[in-house]
Amino acid sequence: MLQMHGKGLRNALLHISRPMTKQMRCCVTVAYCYAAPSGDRIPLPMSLSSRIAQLLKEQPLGRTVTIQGWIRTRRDSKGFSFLEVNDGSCVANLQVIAEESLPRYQEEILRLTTGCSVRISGRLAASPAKGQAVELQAAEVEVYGWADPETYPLQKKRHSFEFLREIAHLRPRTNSLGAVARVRSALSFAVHRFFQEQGFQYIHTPIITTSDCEGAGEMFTVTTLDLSNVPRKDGRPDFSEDFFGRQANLTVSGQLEAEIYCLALGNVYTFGPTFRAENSNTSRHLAEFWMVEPEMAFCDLAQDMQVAEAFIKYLVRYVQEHCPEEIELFSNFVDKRLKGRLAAVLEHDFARITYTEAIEQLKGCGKTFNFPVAWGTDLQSEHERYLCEEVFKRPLIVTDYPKSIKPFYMRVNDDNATVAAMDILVPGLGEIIGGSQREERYDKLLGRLEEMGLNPEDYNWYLDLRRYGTVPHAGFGLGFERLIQFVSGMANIREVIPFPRTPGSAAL
RNA sequence: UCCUGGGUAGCUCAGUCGGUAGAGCAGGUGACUGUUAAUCACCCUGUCGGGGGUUCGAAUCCCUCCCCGGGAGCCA
Repeated sequence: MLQMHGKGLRNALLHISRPMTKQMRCCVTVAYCYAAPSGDRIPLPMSLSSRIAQLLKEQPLGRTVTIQGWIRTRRDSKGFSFLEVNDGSCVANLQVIAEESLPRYQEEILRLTTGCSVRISGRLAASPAKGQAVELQAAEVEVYGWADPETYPLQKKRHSFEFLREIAHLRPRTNSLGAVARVRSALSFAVHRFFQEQGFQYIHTPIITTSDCEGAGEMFTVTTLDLSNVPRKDGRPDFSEDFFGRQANLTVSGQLEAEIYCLALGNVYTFGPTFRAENSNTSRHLAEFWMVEPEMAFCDLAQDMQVAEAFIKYLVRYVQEHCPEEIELFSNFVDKRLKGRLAAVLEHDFARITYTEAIEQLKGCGKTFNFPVAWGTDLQSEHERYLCEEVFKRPLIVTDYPKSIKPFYMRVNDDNATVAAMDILVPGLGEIIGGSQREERYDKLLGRLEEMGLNPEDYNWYLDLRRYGTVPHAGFGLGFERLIQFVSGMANIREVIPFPRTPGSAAL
């Protein structure tokens, strides 16, 4: 299951184009090599052993294979032991039968515990017992590393996610966090595949930036100034002495920079980390998170919404097709209603409602909310949940918000009161996508900057895009971790990113 | 940051009216067994989040700080 592209593929090709060493030939012939029938996969030197995912899928009975991985559990029987090995390639373990006649059975195999790393060779056979179709009859067991059961934190029982969070360096060895990692990887690839199939260009927008995507929250400053002796001017830090000669920050969004390339290449997208220094302590906020931001030229809000809906459906379908075991695991242990919810996303069109209609509906529904409902104020979480989960019961797109509560770059509608904005809400999570048609009219944009008290000088380059060859364009931002939460059912966003960064917490 | 609920064995938790701490799992030993969250018996395990206070006596009551969950705000 080696799907390679980009740099990895290039390296592999470099490898192969050189004369094969004796060792490499040995690897390729010794290993049970699942060479792709399609011929587009290249055997790599490290395919010395089989991946368990592939063995369970192809079940090459009678063949001698080698696996490498970590012991999940050992059960002893009369004259032999059952070892369950997981190598991270899939949810399932491979059951190994280790007879007592094996060398070092007493001294080593009977000492194997959860977490030990091993290399095992043997013959793959049909399993006589229930619970698994195939098993490995070990001929050779080599222990790479022990895991003292007195101190190894992971046990062969379920742990709380809160506990696992404290051992970020070990938690990917669990079923659920390993599954999340594979789903995250699959979805990352699917994001690129969706856009590449549609002819979008992938743009690397800067992580260190000097522009502020207004309205996207507090920023982290990037500095090499001596913090114990900050140079000051008029009482404030003098960033002219800093590394970049001016204040620089970690990006909160790649959108503004993406617009530059959108207005040159047509359809583009960014996919990278973003940083927000907000003191947000919730199950769906991170200080460092990944965002997907397509930006499309010659595109209005209606088309923007069509792309966003197609995108979400594509990703849901992709994960259903490519990670069925992971989805099964999440359905059984994380969220019982997950599979039904994902199926429902594909079955129905997303619901659509304008902000003004939403306000009317909320006012007339007879329900009392903690926060008052009034045109001109932002929809509160409870309002969004009510509309999405109780009224429509499916993903909901809310459009045309009052311009007073939205950033300067959103296109003002003809009513001069609302902007061409849209938020996509999903049940259980809330906002997963926020997007808009951008203001492409120079005068209107300038007016909006001034109206909001921003200095047009700071946005000169952004205004240039409207001065010269402006075109209607639109885009949106998708919170990648929220997407993973949505397709996995994981309740807390800290579980869907390998190393979560939140206020007061940045382990590793 | 605000509201709210928590912090007790390696993990998940119970702990009555304030009287000096317990269960399941994990771990150890043994038995049994094509087992699969194996089973059975026995054994081991504690700074009761930190600090301070009230009291003859505090896991328990009070103050304070730290950390975690849920909800809210901000947003993706």
